[in-house]
Amino acid sequence: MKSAETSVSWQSVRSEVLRRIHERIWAPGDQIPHEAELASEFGCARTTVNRALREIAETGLIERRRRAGTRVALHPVRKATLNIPVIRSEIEDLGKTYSFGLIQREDVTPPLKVRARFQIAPDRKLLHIVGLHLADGEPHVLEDRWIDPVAIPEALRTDFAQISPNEWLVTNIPFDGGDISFSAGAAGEDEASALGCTAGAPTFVVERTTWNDAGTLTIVRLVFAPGYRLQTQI
Amino acid sequence: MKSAETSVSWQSVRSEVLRRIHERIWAPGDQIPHEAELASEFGCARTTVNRALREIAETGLIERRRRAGTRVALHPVRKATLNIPVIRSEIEDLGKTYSFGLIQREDVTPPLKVRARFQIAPDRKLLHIVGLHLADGEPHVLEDRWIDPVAIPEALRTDFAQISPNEWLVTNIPFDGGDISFSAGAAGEDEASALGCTAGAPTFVVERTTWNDAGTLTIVRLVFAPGYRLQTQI
DNA sequence: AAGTGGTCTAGACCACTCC
DNA sequence: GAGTGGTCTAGACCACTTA
Repeated sequence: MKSAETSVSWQSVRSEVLRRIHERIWAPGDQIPHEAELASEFGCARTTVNRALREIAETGLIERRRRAGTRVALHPVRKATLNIPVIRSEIEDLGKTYSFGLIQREDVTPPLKVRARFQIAPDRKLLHIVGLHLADGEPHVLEDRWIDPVAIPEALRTDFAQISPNEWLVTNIPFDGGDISFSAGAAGEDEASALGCTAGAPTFVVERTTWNDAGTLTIVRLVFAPGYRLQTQI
Repeated sequence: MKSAETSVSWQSVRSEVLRRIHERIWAPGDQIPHEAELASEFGCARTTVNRALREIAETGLIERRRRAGTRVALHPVRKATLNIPVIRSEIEDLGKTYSFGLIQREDVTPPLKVRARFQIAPDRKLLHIVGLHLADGEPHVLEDRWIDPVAIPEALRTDFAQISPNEWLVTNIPFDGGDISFSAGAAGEDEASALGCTAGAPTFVVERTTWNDAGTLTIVRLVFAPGYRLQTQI
């Protein structure tokens, strides 16, 4: 008989619960024992079980509801976490030399499509910036961005030939949230020319809208050179 | 003087910390007060502060290290969570009718490229399945999958005309991890024919490798019909 | 009405890492 | 060596949901 127990970690509880799910001891759709019961079984505090189950729930493998208990998900929605770094860091982390070339900067009335996403008056002007991020001198991604100068007046005084809008915004402008979408596009003529590919080549496109409590701050379209790949793990 | 305090939630601590970061009270690179100090300031337990800071750290906005304390990240790597549902659910959630058509099923020696990712002997055969997922009868995504029948013998007895490999695997085969990559491709002739688009049209491509402790279970290439968009929020 | 998860507290010990 | 985050405990109350 042991005289003392080492305490049980929440990770070990998580492992054991995952094992039981994987081995179908608890099958999809099943309700699993409640926290107090598991705590008693594992010989730990309920807090520890709670932490373990909360972590599993975040991956989508189990679903928890008060009073209804915890169930193994029928159709687990896997969750993958994407890291969205500053483009400079992304390139430098590959061991390549980063550079940025400003292609265009103008203060204009935006096209309807852009205006709609900012929800601004028809005559308002926005800052429109186009630039190319390069890795070892090779085109990596084309950044086409609109900034609301009312929301971000400092942008008007910033020299985007020295620092890309991407990096400047991430470093200097806090925001509350944003939408991101990923899609595939065909390089237009301008894009192909900037990216050094043929027109119509498949490009990976990221579109992002960023806001804070005052409204939309900026929208950006990032067109990656053919061959780009976004990777992550589950 | 108040006679009683309502207790402080970890969410409120998180909000206040985020506010201070957004308003540059704590600037990027700065070290913020340690947990005990914040707990004392906010009038809550250290556990509560810990929970709040842990959640923020998971978004990448602050970095924490024992002994070194907590710092506001210089180049916050934003983290976006992608939901990766079963294709059937994804389509049904759009209010469309789901169907699946099996195009090919064979038990063959895989090409070198595939074999390398399974790390199997040169003469081993794998199950190769190709099928099309449709939404309201329109091609949605082409699934091209390889399954190791040694790791998943049940696959040999499964009728993939009745249930797509995607759904069957998610529902029946537990796994420990996987890689996912997202890229843009140009539809090949077979793909174009299956997806009902022109050859060369830009397609969104998801490639996934899934394993458990015994090795690689399955790899899949999902080619989405032109126009597909993967969305999430930050 | 009652069962279950969500969270807070106060205290404790430990692990890691920087000085 | 010492400071800081990481975690565990035991107990408590609350919020939500379903029977």
